[in-house]
Amino acid sequence: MAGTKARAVTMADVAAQVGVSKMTVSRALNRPTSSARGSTEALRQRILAACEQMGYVIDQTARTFSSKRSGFVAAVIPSLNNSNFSETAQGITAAVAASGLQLLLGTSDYRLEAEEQLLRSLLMRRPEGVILTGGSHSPAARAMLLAAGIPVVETWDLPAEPIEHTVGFSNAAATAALVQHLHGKGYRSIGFIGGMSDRDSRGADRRRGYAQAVAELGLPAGRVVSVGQPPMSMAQGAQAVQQLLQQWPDVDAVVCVSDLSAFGALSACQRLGWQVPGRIAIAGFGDFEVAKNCHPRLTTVAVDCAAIGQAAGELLLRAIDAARRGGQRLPPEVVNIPFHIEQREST
Amino acid sequence: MAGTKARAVTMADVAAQVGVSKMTVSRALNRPTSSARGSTEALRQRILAACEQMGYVIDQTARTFSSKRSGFVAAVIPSLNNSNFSETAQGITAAVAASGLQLLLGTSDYRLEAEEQLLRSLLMRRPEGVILTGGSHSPAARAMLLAAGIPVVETWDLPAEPIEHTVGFSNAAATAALVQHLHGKGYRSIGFIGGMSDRDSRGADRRRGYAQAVAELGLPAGRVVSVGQPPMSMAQGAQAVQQLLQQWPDVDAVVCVSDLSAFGALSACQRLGWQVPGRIAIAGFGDFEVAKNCHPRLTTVAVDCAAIGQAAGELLLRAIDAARRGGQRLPPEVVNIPFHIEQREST
DNA sequence: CTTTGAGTGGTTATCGGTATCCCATGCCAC
DNA sequence: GTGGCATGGGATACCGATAACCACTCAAAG
Repeated sequence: MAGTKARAVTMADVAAQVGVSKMTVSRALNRPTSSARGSTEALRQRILAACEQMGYVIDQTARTFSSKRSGFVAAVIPSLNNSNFSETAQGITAAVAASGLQLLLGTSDYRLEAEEQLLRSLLMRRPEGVILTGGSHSPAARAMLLAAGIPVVETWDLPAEPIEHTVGFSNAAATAALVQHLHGKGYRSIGFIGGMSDRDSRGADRRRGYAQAVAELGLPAGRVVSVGQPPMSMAQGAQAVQQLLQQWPDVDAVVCVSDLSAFGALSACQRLGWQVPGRIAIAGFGDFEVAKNCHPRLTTVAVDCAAIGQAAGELLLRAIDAARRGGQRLPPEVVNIPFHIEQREST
Repeated sequence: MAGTKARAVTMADVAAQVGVSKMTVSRALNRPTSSARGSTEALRQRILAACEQMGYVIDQTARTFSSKRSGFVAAVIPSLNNSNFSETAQGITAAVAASGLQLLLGTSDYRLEAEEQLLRSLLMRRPEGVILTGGSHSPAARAMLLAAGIPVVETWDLPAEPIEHTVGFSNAAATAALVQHLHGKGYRSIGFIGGMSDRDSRGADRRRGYAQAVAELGLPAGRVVSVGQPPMSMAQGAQAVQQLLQQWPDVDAVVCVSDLSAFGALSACQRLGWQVPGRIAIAGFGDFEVAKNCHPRLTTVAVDCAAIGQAAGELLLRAIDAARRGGQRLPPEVVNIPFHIEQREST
């Protein structure tokens, strides 16, 4: 039934139907709500009615081509599945939707090469701005972004050398704070469970923060287990905690690179009959839904993921606006998103 | 440092630099790998080198405008967060990437109006095909899709009146199978926990399948608790299971609309000291990561979400290809994705 | 009664690629 | 030697909107 293959109806057709010029149709469609002068508004309504009746939908491609405004922003996140990046994406969507912009989302699978390639195809579509996750990117990616001349926001991190704007927090500081919190609760041999490679720079930052805090507190060091490629799964967390306790039986608390691995570790302990937090205390990172609903509930570092997206979106909007209006760029901004330790039953 | 505001480099610039015409540059960029004739390949390399050196990135907008091929497909899913729709999205991405198509993803938040509006803006960008979640859509949305004349695939469901192609399974049949499985294990008073409204048609289908199976087996009926708007959260599952057992103390097993609510219910029981599966058995739907990692592990209906996306993507590709080559449409297809009951420790 | 000005709607010239048609060239076979 | 044919690359005409400029109208002010 669909498509008599006659998707021919163009703005010119509508114009002819109504008996006006294309320009008038274009204006009727774009002007928010004409200045309410009787005659004009009537014409406007006639045009809109004709569009409706003829089933006309404006061709965004042609519009973009002509106006040089693509009407979307691009965002790159490491993964959609089981991550809180998708909440950040929702936040971005909410923030930019108000300005009529759409979000074009891509995932890099935690790989810089994939990010670079993704950026290449995204930039071909001429987004009005770009939001990235994290502060480490391939040199080529940085170059492309600079050459594109559009606003860029990096999120979820506070890179030493940001490309332009930043919305995030220090993953190292947050993890260090968590270690200090555990120390304050009396734990004296604290381990760390994380991914193997440094592909995930946030994971690497968290490990760095852990190591630094442990050193500062004079606790035994090196109780680290690394398993698999990021993102670390629940199953890997389960595996890692067993390895950790086997290798260092004195460990009385563990910090996990994310709540997912923490939950996997928790379940493994329950399965093996190890009391949590009796035999071992477990803390995660991210305050995922599972962390506040499992039993016992997981102590974690809570970050408002949606707020990161919201702030990044708003910042990007201001930058786009500045570029379009004044033709000049916004001076680079750094927005620090607060985090806090959520003390729960698992520690 | 970024953007000297001089994003001027166009295909004509590259052509001038090399000393050929725009057309030649266009061909060099598009032809997969020129027919390996000596002279041509050398020229091709010179052109590519010039592009690289001048930092030229082709303008996909202009290309789309001119060639009438947008190079992307659109997909609408209810939600990014904590759902297995994102796995389906990954599957779609993987399937269409091979053909050089990109995926433009949008979320409807389980609301038909939102889906309609999203489709409106997606169609303005002239996707080459559309993948939807579920089989219920607003009349306006159906009309728009038909008018667009592009291939459409509905997923995660087997609608009675599909728009065109379908990749999915019967949520009702799957839930009924789960109820029968529980009955086979000896449970005799089986409850159901789901969302309140019928916004989520898959949730409604699952409830329908539950009711039908319970009726056929001659089990006590009506043991249903509905809480909140979809998607049902872990916290809502926790709340619902308490309500269920308070209202019908004879219930010895519960089927939850998703693994998330099932996990919430499981944790609530653990917190209250109710044995699972001693006092009550708990089953979920979807085989989420949490279901196979929690303790006890959750019995659930396992569906290969990524396979749905993969199959939908491949089907869409074939339809797009048929339309472009022969100019005719593929006869509507229905791809049935198998599911199975994953028996685990919670029942 | 003329002048001024705001606001409306038409005309024209693009935006940056690709489709299409065309000629020039080179190689082969007769 | 020449006709036939395959192939490479150039010239031109768009694709469907909007920007920019312009002509015109009508009303209020001088």
